[in-house]
Amino acid sequence: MSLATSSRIPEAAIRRLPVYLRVLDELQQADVEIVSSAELAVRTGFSPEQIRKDLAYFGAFGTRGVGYETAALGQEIRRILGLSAGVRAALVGAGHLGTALARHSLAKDKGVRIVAIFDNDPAKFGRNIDGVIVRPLADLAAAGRRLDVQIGILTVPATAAQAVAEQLVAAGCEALLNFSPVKLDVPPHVFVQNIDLTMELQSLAYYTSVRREPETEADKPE
Amino acid sequence: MSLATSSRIPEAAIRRLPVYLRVLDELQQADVEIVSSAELAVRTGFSPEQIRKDLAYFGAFGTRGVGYETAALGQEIRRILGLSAGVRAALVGAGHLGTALARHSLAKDKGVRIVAIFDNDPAKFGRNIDGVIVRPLADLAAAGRRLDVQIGILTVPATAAQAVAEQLVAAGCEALLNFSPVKLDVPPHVFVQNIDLTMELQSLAYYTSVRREPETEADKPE
DNA sequence: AATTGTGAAGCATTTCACAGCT
DNA sequence: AGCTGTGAAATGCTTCACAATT
Repeated sequence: MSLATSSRIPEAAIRRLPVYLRVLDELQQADVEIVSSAELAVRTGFSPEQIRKDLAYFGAFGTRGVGYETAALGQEIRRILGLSAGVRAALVGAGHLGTALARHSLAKDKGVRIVAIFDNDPAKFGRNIDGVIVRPLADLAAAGRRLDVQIGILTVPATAAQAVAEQLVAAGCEALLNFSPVKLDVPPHVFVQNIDLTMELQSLAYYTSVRREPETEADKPE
Repeated sequence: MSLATSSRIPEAAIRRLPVYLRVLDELQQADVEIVSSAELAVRTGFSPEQIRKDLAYFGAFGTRGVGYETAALGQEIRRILGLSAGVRAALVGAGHLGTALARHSLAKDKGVRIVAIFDNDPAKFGRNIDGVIVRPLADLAAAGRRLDVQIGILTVPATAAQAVAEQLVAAGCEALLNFSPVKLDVPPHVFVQNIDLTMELQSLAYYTSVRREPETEADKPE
C-alpha cells in the first residue's frame, strides 16, 4: 500500500506532460479542435515520436490518420497529473523568491493551488499575498494534516530547509519543490524536486566562451 | 572557430559541477583540506563513481589512496565552468520573479554577476535592486555588445520572450536562462536552459496520491 | 590500505521504422 | 492517404569492477 512509485514511466515523460497541456490549452483557445503529434512537436520543441510515446504510456488517446482532439487530450493529461482533482500546496518562506512564486502560481489556477504560506519572521505575519495570509511557521506543525496539503514548496535558507521539510512531510506532503541548495533527507514515499538557481546560473557559464584561458596544464593526458 | 559545442561531456555532468563546488567551499570553510569521492557522495547525494567520472572528464585532479584537495578541486571546477573569469549577465523583466532572482544572485558573488536589469514599464525605471538600476528595455538594443554580457536571464511574459531573446543574443549572450513558458528560437551556438515553474508544480502533482479517482475507461488495453 | 581513474556492462531514454487504423 | 501506436535499434548516461597509484 505504501509503494507509490510508478516506476514504468520515465520521469522525463511526466515533466513533458504539462508542456503538452499548455499548448493544448492555447490551441483550444484558438478554436483548434484537432492536432497532430507533428504540430505539437513544432510548438513544444519535442519530437513527434517522443510525444506519441509519452502519451501512449497512459493510453491510446488519438485517432489514426487524424490526430488528437485538443479538448479531450487536455482533459486526459489533467486527469493523469491529478490536476482535475485540484492539488493543494503549502509554501514556506515568504521572502522575495517565495512571494514571487506565490503570486506567479496564484495568478491563474493551473490545478495546483497554494492554500497556505508560512514564515518565521513576525514582521511578515499577516501579510496578504494575493489573498493568502502569511502565518507563523509554528502554525504548520499545529495545523498539520488538517491543512490537507499534498505539495510543499521550500523557499527558505539552507539552514532551515531540513527541519521545514520534515514538518511539511508531517503535514502530509508527498511531493516537495525545494529551492534551497540542500539535499533533503525524506521518507522514500516523498518525491523531491530540487531547483537550485545558483547551480542553474553557474552551469550556464560553461556554455559561454569566457572560460577560454590559455590553458596547458590540465588537458586530459590522452 | 564557431563550433563551440563541447559534445563529449554529458550536460548532466556539467550541472553537477556547481553542486560539488558548493560542498567543496563548505568543507574549505570548515578547514577540511582533503575529501574523498565517498564523502562528497554523502554530502551531494550523487554516487562516488559518478563524481569520479564527472571529474575525470576534465582531468585527473585527485590523488589515489588519498582523495581530492578541497581548495585545488574547487579552483579547478571554477576554471572549468568559467567562473574564475567572472561571467556577466543581463536580466530582463524586473517583476516579482526577476527582482527576487536579481537579489538572490547579487547577494553573494558566485562567479556570475548580474550587471544590468531591463524592463518595459516606465514605473520601474530607475529602481535600485541591490545596486543595479532598472533601465528601459530600449537601452538593451542601444547598448548592445558594449554591455559585454555572456548570459541573459528572461523573466518576462510569454508574449515578450522571443523578441527579448533576440535582443539578448544580439547583445552577445551565448547562454539564456528562460523562465518564460515559451520555446525560444535562437541560433545554434546559443545554449538555452528553460525553467518552467508552472511545469514544475504541475508535474509534482503526479507524485501525489490525489489523482486516484475510480477510473475504468482509459487503462492501457494490454 | 585506501582511494582514484576507467573500460565494460547495465540501464534508461530517445529515435527509427513500419504495421495498424480510420 | 494520413497519422497513431509500438517493437526494435540506437544512443546516452550510470553503475560496476578492478587495475593503477600513493
